[in-house]
Amino acid sequence: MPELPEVETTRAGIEPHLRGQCVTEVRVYQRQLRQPVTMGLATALKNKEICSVERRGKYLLLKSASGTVIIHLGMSGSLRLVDKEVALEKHDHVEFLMASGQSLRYRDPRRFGLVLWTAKDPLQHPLLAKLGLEPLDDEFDVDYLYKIAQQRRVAIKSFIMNGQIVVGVGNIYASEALFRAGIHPTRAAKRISRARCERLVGAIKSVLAEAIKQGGTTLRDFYNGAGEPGYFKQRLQVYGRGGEACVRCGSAIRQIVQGQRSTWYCGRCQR
DNA sequence: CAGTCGCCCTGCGTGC
DNA sequence: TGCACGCAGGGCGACT
Repeated sequence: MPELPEVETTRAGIEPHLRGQCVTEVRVYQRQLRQPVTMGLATALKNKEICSVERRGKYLLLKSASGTVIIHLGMSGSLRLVDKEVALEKHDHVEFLMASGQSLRYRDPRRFGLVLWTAKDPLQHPLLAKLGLEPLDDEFDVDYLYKIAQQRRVAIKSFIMNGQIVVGVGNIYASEALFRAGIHPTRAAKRISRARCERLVGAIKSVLAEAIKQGGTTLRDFYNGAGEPGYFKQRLQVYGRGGEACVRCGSAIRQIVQGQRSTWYCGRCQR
């Protein structure tokens, strides 16, 4: 489900309500996620204060003085802040009860997500240590991307979805960024000129920044921490639009499969 | 090392 | 109404 804009929207939505708040109790209803939820999470966090809610790639970090909760939303995960008296929903797997009387609930029907505890630097955790650059940081630029692309023959779409190169670009925004940059999704990364790489970097940054501004993309079940949808779906130019007319040239948007994921593109505008 | 593939899991829309 | 099937916003580990 969530790519960088949706995770960032979630972060920004819950952070003001969690920062400085004490966690009175952690309840785990389903331990079997991508990795088992350890009981250490509940004991370590009890009566600790959340100092900040940060994001690295698609990972959310709830930081306390004694350690960090690492959360990944996988394909279908979401976080919601509700009054603790509100009834649990199906697939609410973990809840964090706050001294404020609110409850932060982690819901994930497909259970591809993750809720972990670490007492160490979360950025050194094996799942995070090898992550690539943040796409909205200044270090993510044409020099960086072009240099790596030069030695990769993989399709550019798979390339920009590789979290070890750049984080947060998932299936929606990969298609959208390539359309904006006018690059064909199956083109080998090493066969893209430096100038077009520069356009691609700009396209990734702009599409993600705009999506964040719109509160993310709600296809079916993404909601921010307060239960509101995102509005970027209206701005999608190719994703999910197979057979429709390209907004630029009018030819039919095509759908193909790459690495078991659907890709949409305009065969005329993208080369 | 780079690249491809299968798989983890539930829910929903489609077509019979 | 029910069932089978394909597909879904992600990412890991096993394999070539």
